[in-house]
Amino acid sequence: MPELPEVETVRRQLHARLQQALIERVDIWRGGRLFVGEQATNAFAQQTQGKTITQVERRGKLLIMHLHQGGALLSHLKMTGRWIFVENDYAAGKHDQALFTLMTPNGTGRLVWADVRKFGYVRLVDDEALQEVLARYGLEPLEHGAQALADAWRTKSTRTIKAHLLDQSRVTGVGNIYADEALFRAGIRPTRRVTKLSREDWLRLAQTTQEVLRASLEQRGTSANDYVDTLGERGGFLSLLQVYGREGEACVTCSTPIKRIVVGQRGTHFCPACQR
DNA sequence: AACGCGCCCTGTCCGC
DNA sequence: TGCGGACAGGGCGCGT
Repeated sequence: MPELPEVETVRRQLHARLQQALIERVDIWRGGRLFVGEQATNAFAQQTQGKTITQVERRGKLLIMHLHQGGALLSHLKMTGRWIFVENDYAAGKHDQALFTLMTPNGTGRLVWADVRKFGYVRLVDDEALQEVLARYGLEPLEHGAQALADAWRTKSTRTIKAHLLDQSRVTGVGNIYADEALFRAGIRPTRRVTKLSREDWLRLAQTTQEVLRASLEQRGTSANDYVDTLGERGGFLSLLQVYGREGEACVTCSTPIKRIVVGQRGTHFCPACQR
């Protein structure tokens, strides 16, 4: 479940190694459901070969590899997508879908795209399509002050605050884990209606969201199940989670057992005593 | 129009 | 031990 801290960790690693990297060759190992979306896999390979990556950006949970020739490679990890740097003698694993052979200023590199659940994608888009995609994304939560974040979120709506936090169109990058963690730290129950939050609630929630995202980023993200970075390393934030995945365990503040319910189709964890 | 919900997918875990 | 079913969830697309 890569969210902002995990995707940003991957972005930093990709950016460090892919600047001025020529995509020399793309080998599609496995069809199945086409990871390139509407494009045919052979067309994707042919059109991608020969392009040069200038920089790797992130918007919310979306990775954007800008191309010197214009356009970009877009990649969304969704649940189990992975970019992994591998050695020359690497043998394809069961869920590997494509191998990118790169010529970088530091020599040849090999980058594998793998995805167990096949929700993720890699897509080649032109500049116009790129702008259309980016227009759908809300504020970057770590690139603005807490008040700006609170203002972007604050609205009149009948939905629950948990569902609201997962909506990427106002603020982007927060997913199931960090929504639960931010709400716990702010003392707000996930089922609370958006209309019932005060100005102080919004600001506190913006602050705790930034806190938890920054703290997780420092640990290179959370590996609850599948997530690993481009070197196969797990993130270190799992043990610092206070509610997510801790059903029945004692609340770190008041020792009340953490509850798990479903809100907006998502597993949701909270302390029934601390969060109102 | 905004919002809720089903669905895509496969590995893992649980109960019988 | 084997097996069926529930579960994990980001975001698209559809229905209300």
